[in-house]
Amino acid sequence: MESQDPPPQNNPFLFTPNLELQNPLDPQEQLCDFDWANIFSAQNSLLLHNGDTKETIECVSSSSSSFMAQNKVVCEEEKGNKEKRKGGRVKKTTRVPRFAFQTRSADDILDDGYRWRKYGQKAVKNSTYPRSYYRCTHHTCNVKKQVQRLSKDTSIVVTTYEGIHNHPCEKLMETLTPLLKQIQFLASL
DNA sequence: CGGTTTTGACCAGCGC
DNA sequence: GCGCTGGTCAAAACCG
Repeated sequence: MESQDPPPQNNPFLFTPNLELQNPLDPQEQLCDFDWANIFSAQNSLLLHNGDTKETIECVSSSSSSFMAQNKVVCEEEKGNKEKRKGGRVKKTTRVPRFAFQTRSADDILDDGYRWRKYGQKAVKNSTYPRSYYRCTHHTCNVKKQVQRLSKDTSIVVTTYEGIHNHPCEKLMETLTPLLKQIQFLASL
Protein backbone atom coordinates (compact mmCIF):
# COMPACT_ATOMS: atom_id res chain seq x y z
CA MET A 1 0.00 0.00 0.00
CA GLU A 2 1.13 3.54 -0.63
CA SER A 3 -0.05 6.17 1.77
CA GLN A 4 -1.15 9.39 0.08
CA ASP A 5 -1.15 11.27 3.34
CA PRO A 6 1.45 13.95 3.90
CA PRO A 7 4.40 12.68 5.87
CA PRO A 8 4.37 13.37 9.59
CA GLN A 9 7.00 15.67 10.97
CA ASN A 10 7.66 13.28 13.81
CA ASN A 11 6.59 9.75 14.46
CA PRO A 12 5.74 9.42 18.15
CA PHE A 13 6.07 5.71 18.33
CA LEU A 14 7.81 3.16 20.41
CA PHE A 15 9.56 0.43 18.61
CA THR A 16 10.92 -2.46 20.59
CA PRO A 17 12.82 -4.91 18.45
CA ASN A 18 12.92 -8.44 19.72
CA LEU A 19 14.59 -10.33 16.97
CA GLU A 20 15.06 -14.03 16.93
CA LEU A 21 16.28 -14.64 13.47
CA GLN A 22 17.30 -18.00 12.14
CA ASN A 23 18.86 -16.87 8.92
CA PRO A 24 21.29 -14.05 8.41
CA LEU A 25 19.84 -11.62 5.94
CA ASP A 26 21.24 -9.30 3.40
CA PRO A 27 19.66 -5.96 4.22
CA GLN A 28 19.87 -4.94 0.60
CA GLU A 29 17.86 -7.89 -0.59
CA GLN A 30 15.57 -8.88 2.22
CA LEU A 31 13.18 -5.98 2.20
CA CYS A 32 9.78 -7.05 3.34
CA ASP A 33 6.68 -4.93 3.22
CA PHE A 34 4.67 -4.17 6.30
CA ASP A 35 1.61 -2.03 6.36
CA TRP A 36 2.44 0.01 9.43
CA ALA A 37 -0.64 2.17 9.40
CA ASN A 38 -2.97 -0.82 9.32
CA ILE A 39 -0.89 -2.75 11.75
CA PHE A 40 -0.98 -0.02 14.33
CA SER A 41 -4.57 0.93 13.77
CA ALA A 42 -5.56 -2.67 14.30
CA GLN A 43 -3.82 -3.03 17.62
CA ASN A 44 -1.33 -1.17 19.72
CA SER A 45 1.05 -4.03 20.21
CA LEU A 46 1.88 -7.00 18.12
CA LEU A 47 4.53 -9.39 17.00
CA LEU A 48 5.43 -9.34 13.36
CA HIS A 49 6.59 -12.66 12.06
CA ASN A 50 8.11 -13.39 8.72
CA GLY A 51 7.72 -17.05 7.96
CA ASP A 52 10.43 -17.13 5.35
CA THR A 53 13.13 -15.75 7.54
CA LYS A 54 11.71 -16.66 10.94
CA GLU A 55 12.17 -13.11 12.10
CA THR A 56 10.03 -11.69 14.84
CA ILE A 57 9.66 -8.04 15.71
CA GLU A 58 7.63 -6.77 18.60
CA CYS A 59 6.08 -3.45 17.81
CA VAL A 60 4.37 -1.23 20.34
CA SER A 61 2.68 1.92 19.19
CA SER A 62 2.06 4.74 21.62
CA SER A 63 -0.35 6.34 19.23
CA SER A 64 -1.65 4.06 16.56
CA SER A 65 -3.23 6.74 14.46
CA SER A 66 -0.19 8.94 14.51
CA PHE A 67 2.20 6.36 13.18
CA MET A 68 2.31 6.91 9.47
CA ALA A 69 5.73 5.63 8.60
CA GLN A 70 6.38 4.41 5.14
CA ASN A 71 5.90 0.69 4.96
CA LYS A 72 9.21 -0.94 4.38
CA VAL A 73 11.23 -2.69 7.01
CA VAL A 74 14.30 -4.79 6.75
CA CYS A 75 15.44 -7.08 9.49
CA GLU A 76 18.59 -8.97 9.89
CA GLU A 77 20.69 -10.76 12.40
CA GLU A 78 24.34 -10.02 12.22
CA LYS A 79 26.18 -13.27 11.96
CA GLY A 80 28.82 -12.48 14.53
CA ASN A 81 28.75 -8.72 14.49
CA LYS A 82 32.15 -7.32 15.06
CA GLU A 83 32.19 -4.91 17.93
CA LYS A 84 34.62 -2.19 17.04
CA ARG A 85 36.38 0.25 19.29
CA LYS A 86 38.62 3.26 18.85
CA GLY A 87 38.56 4.12 15.21
CA GLY A 88 37.15 0.88 13.96
CA ARG A 89 39.33 -1.57 15.87
CA VAL A 90 37.69 -4.91 16.33
CA LYS A 91 37.21 -5.87 19.96
CA LYS A 92 35.26 -9.10 19.75
CA THR A 93 32.45 -10.71 17.90
CA THR A 94 28.94 -10.56 19.25
CA ARG A 95 25.46 -11.15 17.92
CA VAL A 96 23.70 -7.83 17.68
CA PRO A 97 20.13 -7.74 16.44
CA ARG A 98 19.80 -5.19 13.71
CA PHE A 99 16.97 -3.94 11.59
CA ALA A 100 16.26 -1.07 9.28
CA PHE A 101 13.19 0.61 7.95
CA GLN A 102 12.34 3.40 5.59
CA THR A 103 10.19 6.37 6.45
CA ARG A 104 8.92 9.08 4.18
CA SER A 105 9.65 12.21 6.12
CA ALA A 106 11.09 15.68 5.78
CA ASP A 107 12.92 15.12 9.05
CA ASP A 108 15.95 12.88 9.19
CA ILE A 109 15.38 12.13 12.85
CA LEU A 110 12.35 10.20 13.96
CA ASP A 111 11.06 10.90 17.43
CA ASP A 112 11.12 7.31 18.61
CA GLY A 113 10.94 8.18 22.27
CA TYR A 114 14.57 7.51 23.04
CA ARG A 115 17.35 10.06 23.38
CA TRP A 116 20.24 9.84 20.94
CA ARG A 117 23.61 11.49 20.68
CA LYS A 118 25.26 11.89 17.33
CA TYR A 119 28.82 10.58 17.29
CA GLY A 120 29.69 10.70 13.64
CA GLN A 121 28.72 11.56 10.13
CA LYS A 122 30.19 10.07 7.03
CA ALA A 123 29.83 10.60 3.32
CA VAL A 124 28.85 7.27 1.79
CA LYS A 125 29.75 6.04 -1.64
CA ASN A 126 26.97 6.24 -4.23
CA SER A 127 24.91 8.45 -2.00
CA THR A 128 24.40 12.16 -2.22
CA TYR A 129 23.55 12.44 1.45
CA PRO A 130 25.84 11.63 4.37
CA ARG A 131 25.11 8.85 6.84
CA SER A 132 24.71 9.93 10.45
CA TYR A 133 25.63 7.74 13.41
CA TYR A 134 23.80 7.95 16.71
CA ARG A 135 24.15 6.25 20.09
CA CYS A 136 21.53 5.97 22.81
CA THR A 137 22.40 8.44 25.59
CA HIS A 138 21.34 6.07 28.38
CA HIS A 139 24.42 5.12 30.42
CA THR A 140 24.03 1.37 30.28
CA CYS A 141 22.51 1.19 26.82
CA ASN A 142 24.74 0.83 23.77
CA VAL A 143 22.09 0.78 21.09
CA LYS A 144 23.13 2.54 17.93
CA LYS A 145 21.34 3.75 14.88
CA GLN A 146 22.31 5.00 11.48
CA VAL A 147 20.26 7.51 9.54
CA GLN A 148 20.60 8.14 5.86
CA ARG A 149 18.44 9.83 3.26
CA LEU A 150 18.08 8.03 -0.04
CA SER A 151 19.62 9.82 -2.99
CA LYS A 152 17.17 8.08 -5.32
CA ASP A 153 14.15 9.36 -3.44
CA THR A 154 15.11 12.26 -1.21
CA SER A 155 11.85 12.07 0.69
CA ILE A 156 12.79 8.66 2.12
CA VAL A 157 14.96 8.26 5.19
CA VAL A 158 16.49 4.88 6.02
CA THR A 159 16.98 4.28 9.74
CA THR A 160 19.00 1.28 10.89
CA TYR A 161 18.84 0.23 14.54
CA GLU A 162 21.53 -1.97 16.06
CA GLY A 163 20.96 -3.57 19.44
CA ILE A 164 18.10 -3.61 21.89
CA HIS A 165 17.42 -0.97 24.51
CA ASN A 166 17.90 -2.30 28.03
CA HIS A 167 15.86 0.47 29.62
CA PRO A 168 12.33 1.80 29.27
CA CYS A 169 11.52 4.45 26.75
CA GLU A 170 11.81 7.86 28.38
CA LYS A 171 8.83 9.34 26.60
CA LEU A 172 6.72 6.38 27.58
CA MET A 173 7.78 6.82 31.20
CA GLU A 174 6.99 10.51 31.02
CA THR A 175 3.52 9.63 29.88
CA LEU A 176 2.98 6.79 32.31
CA THR A 177 4.44 8.31 35.47
CA PRO A 178 1.57 10.74 36.17
CA LEU A 179 -0.92 8.01 35.36
CA LEU A 180 0.79 5.61 37.74
CA LYS A 181 0.84 8.26 40.46
CA GLN A 182 -2.87 8.84 39.96
CA ILE A 183 -3.55 5.12 40.14
CA GLN A 184 -1.52 4.87 43.34
CA PHE A 185 -3.40 7.83 44.78
CA LEU A 186 -6.79 6.36 43.90
CA ALA A 187 -5.76 2.97 45.25
CA SER A 188 -4.81 4.54 48.56
CA LEU A 189 -8.30 5.99 49.08
C1' DC B 1 28.60 25.01 32.39
C1' DG B 2 27.09 20.68 30.86
C1' DG B 3 25.33 18.27 27.09
C1' DT B 4 25.24 17.88 22.09
C1' DT B 5 26.97 18.41 17.37
C1' DT B 6 30.58 18.89 14.01
C1' DT B 7 34.42 17.25 11.68
C1' DG B 8 39.02 15.59 10.69
C1' DA B 9 41.78 11.75 11.83
C1' DC B 10 42.37 7.07 12.69
C1' DC B 11 41.70 2.19 12.09
C1' DA B 12 40.06 -2.45 10.35
C1' DG B 13 38.05 -5.06 6.73
C1' DC B 14 37.68 -6.10 2.09
C1' DG B 15 38.59 -6.44 -2.81
C1' DC B 16 41.89 -6.30 -6.33
C1' DG C 1 50.50 -5.04 -0.23
C1' DC C 2 47.72 -1.18 -1.32
C1' DG C 3 43.85 1.68 -1.78
C1' DC C 4 39.09 2.34 -0.80
C1' DT C 5 35.31 2.42 2.32
C1' DG C 6 32.70 2.43 6.51
C1' DG C 7 32.62 3.00 11.51
C1' DT C 8 34.40 5.31 15.55
C1' DC C 9 36.98 8.57 18.35
C1' DA C 10 37.82 12.89 20.33
C1' DA C 11 38.77 17.78 20.39
C1' DA C 12 36.65 21.93 19.33
C1' DA C 13 32.60 24.45 18.53
C1' DC C 14 28.03 25.24 19.54
C1' DC C 15 23.85 25.90 22.25
C1' DG C 16 20.38 26.38 25.91
